[in-house]
Amino acid sequence: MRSNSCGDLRKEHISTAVTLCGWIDRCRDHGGVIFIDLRDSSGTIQITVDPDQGKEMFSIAESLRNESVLQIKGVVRARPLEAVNSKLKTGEIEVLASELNVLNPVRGNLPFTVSIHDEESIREEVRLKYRYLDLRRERMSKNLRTRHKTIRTVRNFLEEEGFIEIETPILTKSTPEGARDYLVPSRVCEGQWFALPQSPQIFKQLLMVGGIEKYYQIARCFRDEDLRADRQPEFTQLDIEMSFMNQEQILDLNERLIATIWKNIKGVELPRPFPRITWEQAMHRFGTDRPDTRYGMELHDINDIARSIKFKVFSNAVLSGGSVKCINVKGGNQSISNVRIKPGGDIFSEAQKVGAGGLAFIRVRESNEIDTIGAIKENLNEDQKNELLQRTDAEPGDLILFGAGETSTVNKTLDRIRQFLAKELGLISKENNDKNWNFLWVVDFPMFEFNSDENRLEALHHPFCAPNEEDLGHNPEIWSKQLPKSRAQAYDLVLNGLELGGGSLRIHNSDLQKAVLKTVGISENEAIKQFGFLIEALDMGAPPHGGLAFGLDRIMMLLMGEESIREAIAFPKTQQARCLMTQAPSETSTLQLEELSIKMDLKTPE
RNA sequence: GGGACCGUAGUUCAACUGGUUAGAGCACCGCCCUGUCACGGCGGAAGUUGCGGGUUCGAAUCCCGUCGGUCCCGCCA
Repeated sequence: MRSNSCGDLRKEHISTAVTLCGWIDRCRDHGGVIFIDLRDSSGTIQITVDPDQGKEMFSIAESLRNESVLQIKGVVRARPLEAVNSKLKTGEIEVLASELNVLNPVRGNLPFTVSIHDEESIREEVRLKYRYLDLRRERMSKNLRTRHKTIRTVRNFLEEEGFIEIETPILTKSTPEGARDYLVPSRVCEGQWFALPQSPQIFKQLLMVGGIEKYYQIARCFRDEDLRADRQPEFTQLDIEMSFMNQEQILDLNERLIATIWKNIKGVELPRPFPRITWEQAMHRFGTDRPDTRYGMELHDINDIARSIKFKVFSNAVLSGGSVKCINVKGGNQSISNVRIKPGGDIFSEAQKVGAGGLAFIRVRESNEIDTIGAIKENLNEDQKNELLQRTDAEPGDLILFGAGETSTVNKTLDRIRQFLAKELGLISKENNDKNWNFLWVVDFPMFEFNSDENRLEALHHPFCAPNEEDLGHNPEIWSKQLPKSRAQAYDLVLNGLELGGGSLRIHNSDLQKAVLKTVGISENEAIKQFGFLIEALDMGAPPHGGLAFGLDRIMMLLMGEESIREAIAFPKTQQARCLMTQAPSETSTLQLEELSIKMDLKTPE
């Protein structure tokens, strides 16, 4: 059908006869001569149609429309010197057409133009409905190619390291804890349901028991939770698991993998080893377990000062078991007005979104005079003031913002304000260099966190993470006592404040596994019922093992410089988990439901 | 479940404080044009202002509901 690809033609092809196929990117009809920009996946080339080469062909050319599919035969020739287009890779040449074949004409209106020159931002709703057209645009086509190249890099790297790729079931069993499952009814086993995997966690552990030693998978995962710009109901994990390796070795391997990806895709040499921070330090210094360490503005705990201060918002926060923390916005006196911090202001609104009642502030003036509301100024003695300024490293011109209240709210608030202001004040450089790709391992997560709604402990990662051996001790008798305050051998990889992935060493001792499940409220009976198969497997020679899973779509989004995960996925879903192209999900026939023994009981609107 | 923003021609936008026949670019159709490359020129067609209701002499504009999209909170080990 074709002899060459459009974008591959160069000067050395001059005088060769070629047959090309592609889409019409644009036409320029000059009456006596017509130029067609023909585009295929390799690029674009100019086709020149001259009436001297055939009247019939010329009249076809006169009726062409953008995006029609065209086959052309012709000869490559040099463009006249003055007509060379340096913007095109093929700009020194053109193809003089001798035959045009419309393989498929466009009929009706196109919802939007594909040509890269139309940089208009089309409404995403329209892009998603006609995704196949959107994919023809340079941006998406480039993104999909980047994705492919990244995955190929991953496969090559892991292949070299001796890993093998294994698929695990999509129709599987619901896992405990975690997100809401997508369910699939079984026709054969009436009344029973499969769950789509939230991750291949248990299967990959069983592969280790199966003696695979080094496994990976580009695995589709499903979670029926509400969506965000970086969250889709089905998403892809790069899932890795290995046996007989300690945490140090696992982190090293993954660092090399990430460094290889960034080298291949972004051409950046990442400095290794990646810095590490403990979970405790991350929470203390940044108020989050995924800190963005590209800029300062770290959190300072001032509970000791706040406790004795006569400003009730502060002292009450401490006395009721909460915290008072602050960040120092360098030069904030000038860049941030009071209006923005007070109700109605943008900074206030940011704080409000995560539950803060407001933000107290102190402006540091000349000779360390402070400018703030009376309630603080009058109740802060000289020593307290000096201690505060010293601790926050404050100088004249700085603005100190405070959060007071429940510790988790304070942390969330200041973390969010910190990120918001960093963006606002231009503290983040977008340049593609090793300093701006700020990787960070967060290690030593706690095993559990308390869920106050359900009044019980929950696994912070998942209930298969191995506890820190020192914290646990070697006496199984006291495991259940030690576990709640143990750290886990778990780690997250964070990039610029986004969690890219995480993992852990796993439990390979069945007693310990049962003890951990019991800690999160799953009795031994229940444990046997739900994962007897795993617990049994642990007693049949399960090797020490561990691994990690990366959110591949999120990594892609960052590599592509996109703001939404949807740009990294060929056919993404909307925030209501709907596919605008296929109109899924949709109603089904009663026959299908009958076969599945399902009756619907729809909530009627009140 | 909650908060915020958005929906006008195929598409991107405009239409003042509620006031004549809802305008413009691109795309589309017709005519002209032999070196353009986001070609150019002249003309034309194109609208249930997402949908339903209300207020009003009068609604794209104000109010209520609803559908859809985006961002966020909750949620997402």
